[in-house]
Amino acid sequence: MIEQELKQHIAQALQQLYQVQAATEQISIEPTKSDFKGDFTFVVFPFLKQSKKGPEQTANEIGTYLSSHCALVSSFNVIKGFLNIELGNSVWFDFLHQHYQQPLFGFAPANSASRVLVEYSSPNTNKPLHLGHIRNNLLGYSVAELLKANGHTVFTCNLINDRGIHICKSMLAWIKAGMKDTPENTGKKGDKLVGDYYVAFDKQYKSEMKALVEKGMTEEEAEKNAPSILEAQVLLRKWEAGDSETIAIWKKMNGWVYDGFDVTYKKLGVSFDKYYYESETYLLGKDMVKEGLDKGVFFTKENQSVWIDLTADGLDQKLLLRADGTSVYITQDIGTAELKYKEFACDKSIYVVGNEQDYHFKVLQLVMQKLGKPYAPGIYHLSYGMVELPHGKMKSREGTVVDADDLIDEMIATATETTAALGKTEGLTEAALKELNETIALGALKYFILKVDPRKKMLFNPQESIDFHGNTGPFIQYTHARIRSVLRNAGAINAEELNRNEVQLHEPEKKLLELLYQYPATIKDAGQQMSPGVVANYTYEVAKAFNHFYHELSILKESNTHQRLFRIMLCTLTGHVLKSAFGMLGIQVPERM
RNA sequence: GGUCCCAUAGCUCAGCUGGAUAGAGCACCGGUUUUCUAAACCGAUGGUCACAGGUUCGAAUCCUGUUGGGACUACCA
Repeated sequence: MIEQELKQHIAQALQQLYQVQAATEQISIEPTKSDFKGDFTFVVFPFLKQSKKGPEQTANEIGTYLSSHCALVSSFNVIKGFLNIELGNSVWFDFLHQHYQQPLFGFAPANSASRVLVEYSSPNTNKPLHLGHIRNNLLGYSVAELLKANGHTVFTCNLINDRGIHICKSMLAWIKAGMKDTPENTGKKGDKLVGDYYVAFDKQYKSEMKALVEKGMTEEEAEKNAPSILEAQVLLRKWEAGDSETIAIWKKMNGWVYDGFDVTYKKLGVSFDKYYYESETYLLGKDMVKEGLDKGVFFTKENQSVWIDLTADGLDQKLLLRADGTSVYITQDIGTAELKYKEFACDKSIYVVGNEQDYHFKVLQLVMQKLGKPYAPGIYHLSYGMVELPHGKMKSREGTVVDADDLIDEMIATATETTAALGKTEGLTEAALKELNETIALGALKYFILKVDPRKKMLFNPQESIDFHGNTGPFIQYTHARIRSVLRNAGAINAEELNRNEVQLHEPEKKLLELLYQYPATIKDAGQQMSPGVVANYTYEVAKAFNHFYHELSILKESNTHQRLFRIMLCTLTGHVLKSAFGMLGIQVPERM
């Protein structure tokens, strides 16, 4: 690493010049800002007290020391307390030669000892996936890829919330409607069909409530006494009792939903190593609550409900089991956590779940800790912000939900129009064209969502369709296609023929090389932060730098064969980095577009 | 009431382990194509980094307070 070597020499300089002992960790150097001349910058201000000299003099002295002692350094300049170090060209030629066609450039070596499980998606089975789920799925997939690139051994899973009152509501509406409609005879996607019945239930429920309120009931009473909700509760009890007819309907309708989800997952390009079902984990959760009672870390209230007291940890008391012995949301999460650990033995377990559940995961971690589970410290909630619409949150009741399938289809339609208008795809088969348009559409959507810091809420305006220009997925895909086009025209090359003495490093070439050099550090940073946005924004910088280079300097028409060869190698590495980085975002890059 | 999160250009977002003149894209205005893909490139306009204090050589970044917005605080999931 270039930085490490520079740091060591700077440490030596501080020692020799000022008798200062500084560990290399205390010395920070950063890439020089583009307004200034140089490759790396060392800020001397923190060492002025020890050097007992002014900033410029100190920087000059260190710079002089470096030029005579460090072979990498060719020259330096000083502005105030900033020592800008310029490296010799051979450093960059070495870098390019070493990595320009290395397939795993930037990736950490695989480490089988570090096992990580990423849970994401985790839908309910009573309604179709929407924009919020899209953010979840894209984040989960990408974070898993980022961790893999950082060497971790990664598994993914999806916990389906397949039981509870919500699915009973859809079931009830379907039963009442005569149990006739199926995905087959209506041609509807299974999750959409079940979602429609959920809406039908809600409509009926609302009208019953309204009638009760008019008769003089309070809202709260009406909510609890409307006939529909009572019937749904009967159904839930039948389910819990194992009533065969109820279970059969439940299985049938959930099956429809899974088929529907699979279609959407496939379109999004996400998949899971393992599915967990709440219906299969909640019983284990109940057992564990009993275990906690035996250990004395939980307690029972007079009505037999089970609680944990977290007031000492700054939280409240939290219910773990209802008075009637049935489980609540966290009960199954307790069971699932145990099951996950048994099956995957991961030291880190990541939950990609919205920030509305920050409290829930604090509780979950504390519960596991108090149960003495060894995996408790490894529980990590990757808490992402909500996707908001211009008028606020998505609400299914107000019809402001952006449906995942609809959004994807609209994006594909827009991409198809744009591609046709540009007319650069002559000669492609219809199938290839379709694939290209899907690649572009998904690229635009995924990039739009992933470029934003996961922890922040983000805004999506359905009226303004997602752009294909500027800092967007298609811009980067286009840059890749451009590079591939150049490389196709270039034909085969032999890097060994490159004579460095014949090659000049122009500003756009050097800027691009410097950026490409940052790729491994970017992967590491993105992995540590678990933020695909870091990769997305980096990729944009690379694409921009390439386009600048492409515009300023000609590649194939360059008459100096060594300069030409060098530029082709530079294109090769750039193309590779764009493709590799986009791979971590789950975005494909086309050969032409 | 309590806990947590957020506030940067007209809009959407970077920058936050303290460093140089706070950056992009979109929108708006102007320019670039006999030349390797113009989904591109170059330029102009646009800022009290919510507000007020503090810490220090230096604060968008760290600390405190204020204001504004959001989430959570269910025997829902």
